Amino acid sequence: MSDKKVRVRFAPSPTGGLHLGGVRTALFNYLFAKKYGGDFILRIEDTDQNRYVEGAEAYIMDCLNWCGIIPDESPVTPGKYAPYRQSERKSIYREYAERLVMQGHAYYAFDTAEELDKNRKEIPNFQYGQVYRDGLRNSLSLPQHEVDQLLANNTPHVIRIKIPADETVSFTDMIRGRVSFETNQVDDKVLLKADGMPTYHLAVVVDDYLMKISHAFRGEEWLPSAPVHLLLWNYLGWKADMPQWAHLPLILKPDGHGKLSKRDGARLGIPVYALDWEDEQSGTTTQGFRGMGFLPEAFVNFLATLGWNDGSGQEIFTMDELISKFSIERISKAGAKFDFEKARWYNAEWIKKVKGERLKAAVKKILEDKGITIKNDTYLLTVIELVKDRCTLLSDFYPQACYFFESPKEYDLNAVKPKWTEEKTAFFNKVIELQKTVEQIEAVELENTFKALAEEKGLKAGDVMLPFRIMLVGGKFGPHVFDIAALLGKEETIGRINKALVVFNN
RNA sequence: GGCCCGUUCGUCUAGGGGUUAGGACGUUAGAUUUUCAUUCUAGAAACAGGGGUUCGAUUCCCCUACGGGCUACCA
Repeated sequence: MSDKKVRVRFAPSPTGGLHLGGVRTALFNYLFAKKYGGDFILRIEDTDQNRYVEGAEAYIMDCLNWCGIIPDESPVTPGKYAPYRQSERKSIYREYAERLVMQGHAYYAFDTAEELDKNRKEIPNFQYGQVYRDGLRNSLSLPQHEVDQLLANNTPHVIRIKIPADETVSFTDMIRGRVSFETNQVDDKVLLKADGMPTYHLAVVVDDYLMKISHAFRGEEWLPSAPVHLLLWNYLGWKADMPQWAHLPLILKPDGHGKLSKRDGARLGIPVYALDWEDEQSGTTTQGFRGMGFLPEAFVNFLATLGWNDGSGQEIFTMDELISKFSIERISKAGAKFDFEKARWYNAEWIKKVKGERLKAAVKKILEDKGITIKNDTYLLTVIELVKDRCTLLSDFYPQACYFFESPKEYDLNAVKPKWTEEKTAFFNKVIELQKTVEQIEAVELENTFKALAEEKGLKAGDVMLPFRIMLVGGKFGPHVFDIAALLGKEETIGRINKALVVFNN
């Protein structure tokens, strides 16, 4: 590491929902910045006006916010390198592109998209580069006066980098080590588009320089274009200020192979977005991790361990632990398949780990959305503590806790009916009678009287405990049945026994 | 096709010239829980192949295979 201040950027394109891979790139940037006391910058790369999606930028910020990945500088919290949207920086880039043309490292190209498509179709391995550029319409092949004329007439044109012949471009990637490319294999990428907007290649170099970025993390899919960026840093005379690169391993599809894409979510019925994403054009909503019932702590924890580990075998990390333990050397080189089952496990672990209070607001909303009225937060909290060990997703709190708020609508009759007898009816009537005399139900006391009574009636405790559970809960699940009765209270418990007795005896 | 990157249980991974190749998820069996879940115990499960280098390679080198990425006036 050099001694300059650590400044990293996450630079998404606002073209839709942010998926897993993007969030992980943001997370690694953030962890690295915070570990070294540096700045984490959010820069919006909206240079492609055709792909711009309304609402995507706000979504990205909500997403980072939910994850606890808070930028030090962003479009809405600008620092001294504003603006942070490339569309608003449009006027900056042309100057650098022109400078490269002046220096002979770039040139104007007038070819139309149709002409290029034709070439690509007809010439195998066609590349706009040293082999073919003399035969194309550009300021290298055309006579000077014609170029001047074309420019004077405002003929649509782009500026392309002139990749040199017979050179080897190499650099040391923080994750992969030495990586080399032959310039003969690299094509003359467009730097400035006909609409005056820069392409990613120009913008990323200019902005990383201007914003004093010290370390650049991005997905491995960018590796092939690294030589273009390296050359640009050189030609622009900024070589000494170039950030150190780190190309992150890709996140792969859970099944089969390939890079995880947004479509995989719908195809496999799993979330790939952090937050729900509403597509305005199709009117469809794609459910994200939050909507599905994930805690951000679990989501972040899961993402961090996809391609990174601390070497100790520890699986559960808080954000602070991640920050202090994160290190680039421990990022793996190979892509990692997205394993949704493991993500669920992380969530279950986090639900068990956090205090009920942390869960309260989310659980309350889930229950209320299902039509349950919550009058007492203390009661809710007790319920949460009682059932949270059996929830994997936050949404599991509904089936696991609803019976604490309303009596069962249905009973698992198969579990009681076949073995139901008049003796059992008598037993429960006696239970009611006895409970009417107590001030309030206390779990241990109830358990004692319940068992004593069963013995007295010649019944096995187990034979009446299950029916009792079905009466209160509706099914064969939930915490200790006497705890449930105690929490439900005397009136409610007696009421539910009576109600169930009618059904059981029918 | 060309270029670049990669390859340890099904999955995420630790390890690294001499190890019974370790952990986690999932899975199987058992214990606990008079329900379910939790928890606990145990089990099955991996170094892609071939050449080197070496006394000795899973580990280092080369080749092959396989996988992935890129190959737009998209990022």
